[in-house]
Amino acid sequence: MSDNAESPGNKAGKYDHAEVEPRWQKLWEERATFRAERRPGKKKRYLLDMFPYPSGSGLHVGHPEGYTATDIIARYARMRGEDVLHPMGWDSFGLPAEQYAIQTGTHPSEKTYENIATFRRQLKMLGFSYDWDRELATTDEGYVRWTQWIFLLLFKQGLAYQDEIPVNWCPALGTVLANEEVIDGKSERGGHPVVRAPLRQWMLRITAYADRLAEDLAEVEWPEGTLTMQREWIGRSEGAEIEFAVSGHEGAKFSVFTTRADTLLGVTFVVLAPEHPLVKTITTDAQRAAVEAYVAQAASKSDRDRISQAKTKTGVPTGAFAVHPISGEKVPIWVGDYVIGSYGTGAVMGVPAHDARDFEFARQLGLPIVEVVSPDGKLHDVLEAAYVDDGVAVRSGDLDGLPTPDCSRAMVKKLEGMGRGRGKVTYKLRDWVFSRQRYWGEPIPIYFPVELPEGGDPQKGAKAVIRYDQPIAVEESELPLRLPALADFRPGDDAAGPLARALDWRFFQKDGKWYARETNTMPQWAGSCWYYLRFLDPKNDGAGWSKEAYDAWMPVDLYVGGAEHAVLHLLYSRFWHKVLFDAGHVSHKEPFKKLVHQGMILGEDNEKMSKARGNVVNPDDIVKAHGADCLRLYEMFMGPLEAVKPWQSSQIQGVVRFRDRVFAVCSRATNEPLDAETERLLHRTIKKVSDDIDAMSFNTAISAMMVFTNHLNGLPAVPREAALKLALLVSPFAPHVAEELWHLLHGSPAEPSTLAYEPWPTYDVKLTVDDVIEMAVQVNGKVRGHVRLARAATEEDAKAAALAADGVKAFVEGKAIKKFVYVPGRIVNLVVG
RNA sequence: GCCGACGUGACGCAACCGGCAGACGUGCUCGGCUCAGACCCGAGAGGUGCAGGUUCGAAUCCUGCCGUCGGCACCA
Repeated sequence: MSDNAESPGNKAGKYDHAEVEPRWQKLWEERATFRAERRPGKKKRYLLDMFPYPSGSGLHVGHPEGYTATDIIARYARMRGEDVLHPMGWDSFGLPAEQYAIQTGTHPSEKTYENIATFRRQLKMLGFSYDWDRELATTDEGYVRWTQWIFLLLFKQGLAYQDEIPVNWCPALGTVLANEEVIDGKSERGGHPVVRAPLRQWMLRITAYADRLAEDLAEVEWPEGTLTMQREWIGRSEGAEIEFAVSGHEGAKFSVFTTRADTLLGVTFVVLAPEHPLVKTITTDAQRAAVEAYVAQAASKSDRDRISQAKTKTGVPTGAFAVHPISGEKVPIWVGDYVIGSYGTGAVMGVPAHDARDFEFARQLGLPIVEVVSPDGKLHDVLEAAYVDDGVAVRSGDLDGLPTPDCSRAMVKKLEGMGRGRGKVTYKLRDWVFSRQRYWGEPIPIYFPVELPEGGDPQKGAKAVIRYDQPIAVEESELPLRLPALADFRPGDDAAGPLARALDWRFFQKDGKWYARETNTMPQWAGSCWYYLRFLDPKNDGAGWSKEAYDAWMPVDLYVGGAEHAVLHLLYSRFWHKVLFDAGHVSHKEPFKKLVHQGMILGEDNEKMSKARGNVVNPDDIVKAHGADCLRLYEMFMGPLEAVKPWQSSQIQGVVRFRDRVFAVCSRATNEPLDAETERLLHRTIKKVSDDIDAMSFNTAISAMMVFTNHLNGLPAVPREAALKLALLVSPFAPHVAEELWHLLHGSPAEPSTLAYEPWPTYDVKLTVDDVIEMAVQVNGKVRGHVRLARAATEEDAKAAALAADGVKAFVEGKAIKKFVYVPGRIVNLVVG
């Protein structure tokens, strides 16, 4: 607009982020500005970030994305007078520190606390408003104590038990992995091969909570995709268990699980999983060799092979026959590896006409196909493919004509009456393998009686028989059970773990009897299952958290973290919470009310950031070059929080200019009053920024602030009121420059005051809407002119104005107006012809 | 294969409930400032994956296809 003499160039001074940012951070820290406190009558907000694993490589730019989002909301909420709990901590048990310890011989805690120091420094450098007094690490003794306490609760409730089960044993890592940690037969961490081996393990009975874990998802505000993933992972399936007797084997019978009991009369064969216990006993001599070979081959196949060959169905007949529970006919019993031993009963009834897999199996092995569900009620003798949809029953005796759902119910009832079946619900979810054969984890606070057949001292290597069948809980008063000092952290190759080598820790005497401690440790998930509860009351020595602290802050109002935790962490955590709920330790069914996943930040090459690709951006470099405010602004300006988006260094320039412009514009504020236009834009901006923060649409909020800043920049004199409000609006996003401006605009008092608790600017709705609007006039849907109209203009006024508009006449003249569309405030459309 | 999300300028992305497509930012071009360059200031160019449909009007709704990303993967 105008170039006045005092425009940039000779302004007060350039903004120096390297000097300003640490100065304010120091002040916040010294004054404990962000200490979380509850005041009676105030609204509370618990804003939680998924806490990081403090890796050796330090923070990467993905971390501050979610952290900035919650920090903006935290700062905004404080300014709106709410009490905010916004804590940070460390998920610090884990393999990398242990592997580092194995290599160097140093204790894993050394490296762990070193890494934590780096992470803490980096997060503080970004100006997040955490209550650092609540900082915790899952490896702290004061934390481990309560993790163990929760384990004992699980144990006492019968939810923690030992079992000898085939587990995912990873020889390279020297530990077992949860199903969730195995991807395509390889370990999630490191990609090492995983084999199935039977081992004694601690299990958590998460399946006891399967229904509630699925049902209570209705109570939370989570992304739809995450809800779906959890439901599918739980995999609730309603159906029936149906008994088949084995012909010629007195008393031998087995059950199948099906969701389609209505198709029972369509059974032309049954298939047992290769590991089904009955396979051995019923196979005829003639088939024995073939079956044994098949079973052996199936056992050696990796999961990956089984999946990749999923389309080709294989199997061999056992030579035995099952008796159909309804018709009494004999149907052949096959062994096939498309049946999963661990799901349902490990056996299925083959209904090739109405199941795609059975159809495939029957076709490849030449078994008959009998239609029992018809789409139209007519009979079809040749099927091109399995008909899996609902229809009406045919060839099913007295059930003929019933629609599929009714037929299923009738069939189950019938079987129940005959004592040959019952309604049954199964889940894909399995109990959680909770033990790890590692050093750097929480010791499981359990011990066992020891028998010494040859006498002697087990601490000195005397032969000891450990009675694993008689687990004893460590007294709560003895918690935490600490890890022993160890010189060698290598995993044991016998699956007992490195703790088994600490003989003087493992074996101890009590009342003259010898006992042995459990040498397995907990998985990394344990600590992250309940950290949100410890943040409530992190220094409490008498309990994990107090009821007062719980009532003050729970539930978590917003939980932000990566989508990679959509199933594992969130399911485990919810499970523990429900156990605590049943025991009366928490009073909400669900811990996390609202959940948001930040999208991954890709490298400049549009690939996932990784050291191998060399496309990793280091936050330290960005902060050094442009300051924390700019890193925060840039990450929020990149696009929607949930979107996956590439890092583009060149784009940072935009927010650097914005920050400098905000500083420059506000620095030259005068006592000029607000002009009408600026005032309207200010109110509109306040509304937009407030609404966008509520909606977590941070990119558009920044955009609105840029528009306002650009407007002020064009004014010959910047009204002080506009500058003050702008500083407040900017402060959740770029707190350092905002504090500095607030300070300058108040005359740089010797004793600086923070704007962190200044009231958030309010707006007048009347000033955010224009009374007169420029509206487009369309003719046959194409824009031909514009008119200025009152917002509340009548249809007549609009029509008259539209017809008079420049550019419109030429398209309307001489033609009949067939239709007139007027949407007040939006559009005028003349349909002519 | 199944489920979900997405596809807008050279690039990142805006667009409420269908109503002037491209806000905001990067880059580019031109101009100003400057001895010059950088910074800064001002101006400008530039398009809805494809094919249909619904509608006065479609980036938005519907159908099909193509592509990208994420998840699941014989769960009976």
